[in-house]
Amino acid sequence: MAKYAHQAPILIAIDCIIFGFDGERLKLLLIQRGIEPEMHKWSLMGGFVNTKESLDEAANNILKKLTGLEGVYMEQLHAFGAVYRDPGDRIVSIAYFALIDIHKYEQQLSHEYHAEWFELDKIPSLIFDHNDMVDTARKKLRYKAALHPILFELLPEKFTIPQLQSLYEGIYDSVFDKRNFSRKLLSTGLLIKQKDKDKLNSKKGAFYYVLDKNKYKENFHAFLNLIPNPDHLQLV
Amino acid sequence: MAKYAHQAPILIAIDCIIFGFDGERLKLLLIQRGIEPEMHKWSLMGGFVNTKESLDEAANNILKKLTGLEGVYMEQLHAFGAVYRDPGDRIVSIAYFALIDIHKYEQQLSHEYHAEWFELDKIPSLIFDHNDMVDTARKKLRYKAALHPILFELLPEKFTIPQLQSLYEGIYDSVFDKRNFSRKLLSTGLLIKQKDKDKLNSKKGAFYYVLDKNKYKENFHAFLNLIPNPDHLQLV
DNA sequence: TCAAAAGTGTTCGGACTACACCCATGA
DNA sequence: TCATGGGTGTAGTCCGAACACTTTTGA
Repeated sequence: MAKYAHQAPILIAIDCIIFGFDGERLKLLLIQRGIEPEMHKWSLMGGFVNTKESLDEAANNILKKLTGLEGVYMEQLHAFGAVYRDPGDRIVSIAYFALIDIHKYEQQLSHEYHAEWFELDKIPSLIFDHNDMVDTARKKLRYKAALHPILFELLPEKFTIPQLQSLYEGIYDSVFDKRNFSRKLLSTGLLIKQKDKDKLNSKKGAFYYVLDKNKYKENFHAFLNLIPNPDHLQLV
Repeated sequence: MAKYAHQAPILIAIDCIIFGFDGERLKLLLIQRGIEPEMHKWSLMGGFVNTKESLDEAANNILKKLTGLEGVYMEQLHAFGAVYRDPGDRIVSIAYFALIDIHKYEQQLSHEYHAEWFELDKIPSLIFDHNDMVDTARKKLRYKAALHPILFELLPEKFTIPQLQSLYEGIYDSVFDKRNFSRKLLSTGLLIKQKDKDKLNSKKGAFYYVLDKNKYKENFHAFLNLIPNPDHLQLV
């Protein structure tokens, strides 16, 4: 701390907006704070950045502590730095959002942190500016998912097209034509049809698909037009 | 610093990637560092975040110190937090990028900071991870400008369509058909034709246009298709 | 009069949307 | 057999891309 010693230190925290999809609805993982201030109030999972870890490492460590998961999709969202966002100290928080397969998440950890999954329209009032963070993350997810095949990160290995469609419909709070939807998705060439069917949601059963991971990596940044009339949706 | 006193402090800096357009080429404003470490080396304009200002305020103040400009387009880019990005102390830097009308920028300030405008393909080696920051900002600009009419922020009040086209062509390092380009831009309804012409670049002269600011604000988030074949360009 | 840049229209193909019926199955 | 959700094809429209000639005027 030699050279810039006259600078007042500001603490740096990470907060994680963790999305999961249970096959029907998009959900958010929240915890009940175990420490003061704001003990017992709902909050995003977060923590401080250790001097010896980068921001990305810190975010991954925090996610792992809560979910047990590594190597999941995670992206830096925004740095939140209003002066009084934390009424106690001056803390800048770098928010990350993660998309996880809800089934891989380790249940037992949730008890330790008093974690629960919330549907997006039933999110309680959160501490500090965490509701703002969640809103920002939702907008970013809507925006990005309209252009890039990012939502596969939320799905299990095998999934059906009707599942995929209900995920998109939930995120955009709209209803899409299923013929157009499946044609569009299949035309990306990212999906590989399986021989077996999911029979939980219908008598006829829906074919499973898996992601073609090579094409997925190649095409991830291509602009797709996954959503009809994106202009008309409130994306930002 | 009462409640989280056990946390090691990390300093927070801001760095600004400042883009300007001189009518022909997109440029970047860099300064020559006046302080150690890395004295005299080229660098982005930056500074520390004061305890009493938000990140956005800090970024605006830094921009103003160098350019004299207020109220310009500025957006948070990314928080850079590798452990050894600054070989001295542990400093996390929040990068912002700004788009300014190069003509409004106050020349005299540049002397104070030894600032200079650099063409994008002639950027020198910068301190720390500043070259990474510039690359990230360029990609973000390409990405965003393909979908939103953001580049008007770089133009003076009155501009011509050929100027606009050369700006786009510079950013995407491509050549666009001028018939399609002007039709597309005019179809946004954002441009208001003036009666006078710019005669600096041609004998015939090109009509000036101004931005319809109301429509611009309304339509800013609409998805436009400003660039032909965005898939084929390296946008991310 | 010539060189240099501005301005403008049409045709074609591909992509998106709207729309309705049959299929498979478990109850 | 019937109710439920899965799966598929087509026609029309719109949008974007390709493409070439005329206009203006200063030198």
